[in-house]
Amino acid sequence: MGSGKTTSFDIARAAGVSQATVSRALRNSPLVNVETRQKVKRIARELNYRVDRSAAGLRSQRSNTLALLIFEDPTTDDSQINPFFLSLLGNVTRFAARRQYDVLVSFQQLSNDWLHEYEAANRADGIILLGYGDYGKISDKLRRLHDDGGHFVIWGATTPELEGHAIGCRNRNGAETVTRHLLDQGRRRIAFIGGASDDCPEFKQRYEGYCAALESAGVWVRDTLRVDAENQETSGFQAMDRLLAGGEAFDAVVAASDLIAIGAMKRMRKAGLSIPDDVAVVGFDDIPASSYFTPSLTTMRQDTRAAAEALVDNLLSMIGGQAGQSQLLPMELVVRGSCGGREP
Amino acid sequence: MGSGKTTSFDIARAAGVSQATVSRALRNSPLVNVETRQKVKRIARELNYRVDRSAAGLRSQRSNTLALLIFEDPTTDDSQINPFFLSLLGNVTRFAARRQYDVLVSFQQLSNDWLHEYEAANRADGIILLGYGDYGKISDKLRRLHDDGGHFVIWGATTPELEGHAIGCRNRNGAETVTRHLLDQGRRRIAFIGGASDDCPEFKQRYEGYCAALESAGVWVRDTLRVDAENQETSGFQAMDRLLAGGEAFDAVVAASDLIAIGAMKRMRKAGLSIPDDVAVVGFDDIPASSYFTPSLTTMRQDTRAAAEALVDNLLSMIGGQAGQSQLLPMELVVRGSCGGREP
DNA sequence: CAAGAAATTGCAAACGTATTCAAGTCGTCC
DNA sequence: GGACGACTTGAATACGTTTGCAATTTCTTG
Repeated sequence: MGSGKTTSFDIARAAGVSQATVSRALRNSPLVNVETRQKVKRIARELNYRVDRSAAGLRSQRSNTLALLIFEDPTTDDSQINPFFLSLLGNVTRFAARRQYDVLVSFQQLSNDWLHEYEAANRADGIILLGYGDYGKISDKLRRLHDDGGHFVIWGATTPELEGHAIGCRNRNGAETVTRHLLDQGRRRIAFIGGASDDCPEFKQRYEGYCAALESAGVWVRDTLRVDAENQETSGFQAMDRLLAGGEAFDAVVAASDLIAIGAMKRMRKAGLSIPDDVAVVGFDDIPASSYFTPSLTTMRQDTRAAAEALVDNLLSMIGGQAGQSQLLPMELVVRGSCGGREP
Repeated sequence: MGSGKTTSFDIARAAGVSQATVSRALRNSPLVNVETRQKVKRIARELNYRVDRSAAGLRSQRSNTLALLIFEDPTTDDSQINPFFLSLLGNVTRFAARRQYDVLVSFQQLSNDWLHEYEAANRADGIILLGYGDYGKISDKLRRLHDDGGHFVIWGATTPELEGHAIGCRNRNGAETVTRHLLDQGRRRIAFIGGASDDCPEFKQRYEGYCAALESAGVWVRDTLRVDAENQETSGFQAMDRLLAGGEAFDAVVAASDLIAIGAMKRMRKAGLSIPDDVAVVGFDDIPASSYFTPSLTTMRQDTRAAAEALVDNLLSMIGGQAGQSQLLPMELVVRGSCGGREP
């Protein structure tokens, strides 16, 4: 065809209107007459015209793009991405697309200066942060981001300073539910694997829910039945190692995540323990592997569709100038083989 | 701070040079003196300045962004994304980042007009297409994309018309390897689950490799031991259903993908068959679930790191004006429990 | 029928950068 | 000492859109 790409001027010429009218018509502006609007659109379609996003972005100072930043633990083998985040990624992308937003994906280290990398560079209108806990280390960055008028939401526990920016699950509540489920099966010596420190607020909240359930059932919380672990399979394996070495008897395990649970189960299998007969096990997240593992893992599912929708909606309304609103989503108990129970 | 965002003019004023020099300095142009270059960079850092991507993109007509389009089978439950693609996604993102490119992710239906949506709109400099086979349906679009000078690479089998644009695995070769592995264990009545039609070139090639291995071992290829299936767990389940109903005896199964293999194994477990004692099973892809399933699945691994690197490199060199070069990557046999064998 | 409101259009000015072209400085070589 | 080349810089322009403002037409209403 001719020289150069088709621009809105070409459409304007073909339609016999001004370029300004073309721009307005394509954006469905009520300022332009319905008939001209349709005519312009038809011609644009015939000429296979697309609005140049760079030009539009430059003029309007918005990119119609969201940045999805996934924080990886640098210690993790980088070929393994947290499957829960991947599920979230898929749904975020879908919901954003439905709102006419593109999604830019990037894996980050906590140390990088993603703030300016993205929003200041006009690469994205807002940022979604995915990471397991530990926002403490970057809270100063987040505060700066907030003060600079940056738009962002995080997946995780709501802390006072993140009010309006956080979307998460009722971790405490979910942990209570699943622990009570174990108690209902008659288990009494229930161990907890996962950090109770501030490092990971989710894990801490889950531990609190676990404690609450035990206490309200009149069962002692024993420190000897608590082992720390990070959100990795190997970490769960090692944690179970230490738990077994401790010598304290237990008949159930609440793992702070499915990955940890799977690691712990592998260690128990090695020790000749039968699941769920000797020990019942439950986890959190309902990652795909949980249903494939044998025995299949009972877990508290986080609804990644609802989560993604809440993240995107909240971010877009902040971009739109409104105040953000933190949200806590319910968790759902998924009963499978590892707890030896039936749907309550 | 002051009014408006910092631009290259602000840096220029602070550094006592012209805006043009700032632009050049930040891009490491050899045209500008080393000292001025460093001075400009220092000041830019101090002022937290970032190049506006929209403006840069508009002027240079390149977005420094790659679009990663994942084609989903619309019939699939949309919460389940092919885990193999997700693994590819992670690695593509990493390699692109290393080359200073952003990655835009989008899930697409084959029907959409992603061609102009992305490259003509200057949203991306090139497109990576991820889909299991069946590029036949969109080959006309791809041809148009090619003729228009569009830059794209696809993951999948190389066909003559896609020469230079396709990156894939030696499927035929891999299938031969894994089938020979089963033969070496003494299995003789080996079934194949997966389409042999043109719909999915990968599956077809795997079937051909399977046949080749059988023939060179002097074993008959029986049509009664071949069942079609799509790349989903449920489809594998149903396929095994039909295979069992067929009544033809078999002592091993080559599944065209891990998802299919898992579905088939579930069906066999339901039928009381023992794996690998009664039937040995192998798959393709090495998705995460394969190592968690019991028995763990023997599979031909596709190296997603190498694949991602090849995709990105090839695409970038095409964007750079060079001709694309198709590439076939080797597959790796991962021996686990489901085949009853040991590492050869 | 006049006058003001409403609807529709066009003009022209940004948006912030990359890059062409010309110009300036300085050193070198015949 | 003049000319030529290498090296650095700056002025000016174009990239393709969105949008404030003014201009024009059409409609409404007293």
